[in-house]
Amino acid sequence: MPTTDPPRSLNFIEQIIENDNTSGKHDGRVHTRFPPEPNGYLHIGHAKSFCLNFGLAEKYGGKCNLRFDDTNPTKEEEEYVESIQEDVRWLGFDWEDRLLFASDYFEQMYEFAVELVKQGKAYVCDLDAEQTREFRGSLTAPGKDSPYRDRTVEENLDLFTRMRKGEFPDGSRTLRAKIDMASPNVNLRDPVVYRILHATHHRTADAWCIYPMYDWAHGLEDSIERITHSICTLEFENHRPLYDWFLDQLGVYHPQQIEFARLNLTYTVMSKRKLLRLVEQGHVDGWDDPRLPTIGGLRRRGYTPETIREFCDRIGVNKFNSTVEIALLEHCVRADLNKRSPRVMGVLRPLKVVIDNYPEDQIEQLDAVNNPEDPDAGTRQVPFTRELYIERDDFMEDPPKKFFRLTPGREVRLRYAYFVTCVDVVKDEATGEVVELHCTYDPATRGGDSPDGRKVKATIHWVSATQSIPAEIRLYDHLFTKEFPEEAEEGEDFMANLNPASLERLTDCRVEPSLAGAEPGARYQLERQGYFCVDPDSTSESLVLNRTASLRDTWAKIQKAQQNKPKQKQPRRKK
RNA sequence: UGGGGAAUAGUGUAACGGCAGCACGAGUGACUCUGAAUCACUUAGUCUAGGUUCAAAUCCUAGUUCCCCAACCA
Repeated sequence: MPTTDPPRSLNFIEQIIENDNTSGKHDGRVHTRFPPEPNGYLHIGHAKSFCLNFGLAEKYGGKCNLRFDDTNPTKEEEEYVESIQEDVRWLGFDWEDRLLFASDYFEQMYEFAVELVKQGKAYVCDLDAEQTREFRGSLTAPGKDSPYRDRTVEENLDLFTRMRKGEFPDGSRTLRAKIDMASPNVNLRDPVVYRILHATHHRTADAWCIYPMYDWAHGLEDSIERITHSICTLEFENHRPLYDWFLDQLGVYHPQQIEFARLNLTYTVMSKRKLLRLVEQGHVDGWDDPRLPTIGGLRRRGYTPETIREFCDRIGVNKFNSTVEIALLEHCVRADLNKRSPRVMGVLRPLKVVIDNYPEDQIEQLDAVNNPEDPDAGTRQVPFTRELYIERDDFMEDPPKKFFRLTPGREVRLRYAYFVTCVDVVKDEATGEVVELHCTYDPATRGGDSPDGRKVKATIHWVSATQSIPAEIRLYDHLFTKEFPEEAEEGEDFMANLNPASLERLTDCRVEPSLAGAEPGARYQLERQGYFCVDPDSTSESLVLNRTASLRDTWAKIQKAQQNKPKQKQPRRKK
């Protein structure tokens, strides 16, 4: 039987491409590009864009360029060029020999500008920035022609040449396209094409003192690279007429600009400006803080490239703004990590347990399954001893209904080990806090099964008190307390919605000895807790784990529901 | 008072004149040596009002709401 997967429906960009391919518009070629400006770190919103661009090229047997749109030397730095490449590569994309820079086309762009001047379609304007703005008019009122609009071609050529030579100070003149100062689209009101900027560029150094504007540069970059589909975000929709106008005047190869909606995620922020503020004001610990939606942050958090690609695939592509629930990202990472993570046991908040009837100095090695989702992952041994730690949350002295774990007098299973029964609770006399538990074990249940068929309601994890190793574990929660962090009270902004509990450091954790020497980046599932990865802060003597995602927690939901309607339960307090 | 876009369950997306479907979320149950995973079931939608048509999410008209645009940023 031919199992034909139902073909995934095409998004609107794929539809355009397939139409172009059948009509032969670009001779069936598909050539896209990811054109970041090297002025910041990449985040998952960028991942949506480059997964789209590289993915389309992959799907249609085409190519995708990595092109740095480095036309503004005052904002751009080599550091970002490096980190952007690292991130795109980490996601698994290959630009082969097409690592490109807009700055490599500066000479060609200049010559095209000279051509535009010669055609009488561009002029040197002496208005300063403020005057230019005034002359542009408003959204509802037309602009006024610049007094320099009608200079002769010869004069424009001379002035433009001298602009390049560096004869004029910054801001004193611009080259402007001569289009229409009354256009209802303000982008067409004689847009600036070149500005004077005596700044050192990270690649061309001081070779230039005039730099092209985005609208002029971008279409030319696409044209020079013979891009077929130039995919950008929605806010450039208004710029498309200008993109088209420049290429039409020049009569050069003309790619098609297509706009799609950028990604928004709940409980986080995505703009470079806001992320920068979080980093600079120290609310997070650098650009790769695991709470950030940056690629570096997600990597450090323990996300895999496959997770991010799967997520970008699932969210779709459209032309209207939407906000994806972060729960979908979390679902993707759990699904991925569930399949691939080795399981280990670790106790986040240790509670000491003494097995009274277990021999004092005995150490048993018990077999544990490495990954029930992957039979090839095999088994390992975990040491069992008389003194153990279990999770504090796995014991309650006075449990509510539906609490299945350890309580006084109740028998539970220690995973892969024995059935144990709690026989005594030791408390701190001053505070009343439970500090130690005494249990007995049933030697017949070694390995976790009872020969008499006795059942227990719960299986809890544990580590040996003497054979486990210490670890620091960092628990992360949403960076903001609100789904839409921008929704702030009058006079406040998104910073007011920062989650004060977005990071919790647990320094007294204990993990099973198989984790000794784990390398940064290694990923594990701590059973019944979540997915974790080894942080680069780890050293050979101190292990640091980041929680990538918790496991789904039905018990937590039950607890929450019980707390939310405590009506009938109140009177049980008494003694 | 201008111009450009866009509206489908709580969220994200399909359906391209012919049974409104999928995923996430939420809920219920089964199973379970992870209260995980897995499995089953449930929940809930075409912005509004007209019109065309045997038939409209889809076409037409009018309206409503939301987003973007007045850097020598990208």
